[in-house]
Amino acid sequence: MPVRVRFAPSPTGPLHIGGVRTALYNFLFARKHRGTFCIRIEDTDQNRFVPAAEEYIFESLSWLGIVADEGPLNGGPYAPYRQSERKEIYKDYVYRLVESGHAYYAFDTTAELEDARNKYKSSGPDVFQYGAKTRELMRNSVSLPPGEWEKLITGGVPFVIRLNVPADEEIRFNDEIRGEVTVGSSTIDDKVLMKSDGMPTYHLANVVDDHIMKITHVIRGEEWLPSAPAHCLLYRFFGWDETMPSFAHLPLLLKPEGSGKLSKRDAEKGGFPIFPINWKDPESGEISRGFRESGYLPEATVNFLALLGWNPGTQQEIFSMDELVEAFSIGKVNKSGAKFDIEKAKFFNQQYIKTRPIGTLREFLEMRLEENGTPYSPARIDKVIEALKDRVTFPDEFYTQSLYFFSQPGEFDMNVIQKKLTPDMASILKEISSGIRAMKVTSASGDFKELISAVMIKNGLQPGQAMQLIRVLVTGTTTGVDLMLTLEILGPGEVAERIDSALLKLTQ
RNA sequence: GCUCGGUUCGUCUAGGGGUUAGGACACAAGGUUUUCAUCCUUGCAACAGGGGUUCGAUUCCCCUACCGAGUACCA
Repeated sequence: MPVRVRFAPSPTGPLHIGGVRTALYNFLFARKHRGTFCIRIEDTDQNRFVPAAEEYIFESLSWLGIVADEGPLNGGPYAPYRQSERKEIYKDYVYRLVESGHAYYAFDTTAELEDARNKYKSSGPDVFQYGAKTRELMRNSVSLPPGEWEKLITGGVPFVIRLNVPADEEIRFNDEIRGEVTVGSSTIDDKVLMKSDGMPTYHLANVVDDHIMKITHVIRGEEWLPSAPAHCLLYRFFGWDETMPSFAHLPLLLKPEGSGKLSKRDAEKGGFPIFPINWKDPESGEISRGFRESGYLPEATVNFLALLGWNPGTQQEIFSMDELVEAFSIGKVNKSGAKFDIEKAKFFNQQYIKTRPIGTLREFLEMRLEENGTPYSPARIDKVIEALKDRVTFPDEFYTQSLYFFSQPGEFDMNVIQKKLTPDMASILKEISSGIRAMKVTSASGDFKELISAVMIKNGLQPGQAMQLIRVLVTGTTTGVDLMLTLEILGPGEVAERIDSALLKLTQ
C-alpha cells in the first residue's frame, strides 16, 4: 500500500516551530517511502480562525522547502483539503454512528456542563467526565425517553453529538515511536464529535478525513497521544479497523530553561525566534520574529529541526534535505521531549554559510548596502563575502562587519593610536603609504606584506609592529578580516589614501 | 486528582547485560594565523534514586521521585 501522510495544521495563528518540525517529519517520511505528502487545513473552529494564518503556513513551509503533493494550494484527488469545506461529509458519517448506537445526541448547555463539573470538584477527588458513569445523569438521547429527545430536536433545541464510549474495555494500539499503548475505555470521555454549529470536532473530522484520504501513517504531536484511543474507537465503530493508519506521536519541544513546553514567552525572553517567518498579529499589530528574518538560512533551520528529536544513529550531523530523506526513519525518533537550544541553530547556520556558494550570499550584502544608500562596486562584493564567509554566523554580518570596505573609517581605535602612533612611526607609515601608492593596481596580499616588511626592516623594526597600526588607520578597528587580504581588496590607491588621511587627522 | 507518556554530560544525542559510556553544541586551555575569526589538538562533563533478576545492570523488571501531555461544543 502506498504511503500517504498528512500535515494537518489549524489556522489559528502563526505556525509554531514545533508544528514545522511535525510537517518536516511527515515530509521526510513521505519522500523516504516514495509516498504522498498532503496538507489539510483543519479550520473547524470558527471562533479561533485567523484569516492570515493559512497563507502564513504555506509561506513558511515553502521557505523551508517542505512542499505538499496534495493540499489546498495544488488540489488533489481528495479535494477539498479544507475541513470547513467538507462540513457535509462529516455530517453524513456522524449520523451513521448515531444510527448504529455508537454516538448520541446531547442537549446539555454550557451552564449545565459547568454545574456538573463544579459539583464534582467540590464533592471529591474525582473530576467530572462525560462518560458511561455520568451519561445517564445528563440530558441526552441515552438518558431521555425517545419521545422526549426527538421533540427537543424537532423543536430546534441545540445539540451536539457525542461518542458513546463503552464502559469498560481495553483499547490497545501500536505507536511507531512508543510501542504498544494500552488504555482503559473508562478513562476516555464521550467526546463531542459534532458541535452545535454543525461543525465536526477534530476527532471526527480527523478520523473521517484520514480514512477518506487513505492516510497510512498519522505522524503528529504528543499532545494527541491521550486521545488516540478514542480515535481507535472511532475507526472501529466506522468499521475501518482494517485500514486504520499507524500512529507516531512525536515528542514535544521544551523550554530552553526550566520545564514546560516551548512558548512564545520563552522566545521573547531569550531573544530568539520560535516561528519560521515573521508574524504580525492582526489585532495587536505586534510582530513575532521568524527564523527567516532573524538570519537563519532555510537549510540550517531544517537541519536543526530535524535533529531535535531524531537522530540517524550515525555521527553525521550536517544533512541536506536529500540526505535527511535518505536517512530518516520514524523508529529512530526519540521518545522524550527536546529542549530548544538556539546555540545549536547558530552552529548550523554558520556551517551552511561557510559552504554556500558566494552567488547565493551576495544578495544579503547588496540589499543592506542599498538600504543604507552606501555606494559599492559589484566587484568588491564577492571579495568581501569570500573574506567574511568563514567568520560570520548570520548573513547580516556580511554588512555589519564589512562597513570599512565601503567607506573610510570615521573613528579610530584611540587606544592603539595613543600607544603606538609615535612621531617616528608616523613618518615610517608615510614611507609605507607612498610605497603602496606606487604599487600595481592588481597587487596581491603578499605584495603588501613584502613592502611593509621591507620598509620596517629598513628602519630597524620588526614588521609585526606596524600591523595593528595599519589596521586601525585603514579600518578604524583592531579586528576584522586578515589585514593583508583587506589591503588587497581595497587596492593600493585606496589604502595609501586612507593611511595618509588618517595620519593627517591623527597627528595634528 | 486521574489517565497516558517520558528520564544518558549544562544542551542535542549514540549506545546497550561485561564499553576507558561515543559524537556534536556550548565552555576552557594550547597550537596555527605577526591581529581577529577560521582551522587543529586537548580538557571539562552524564546513565534520576531504591529494590529486584543476574556471575555481572546504565541496559531487563518493579517501586519512588521528578518532568511532560491530556483531562473543552480547541486543535
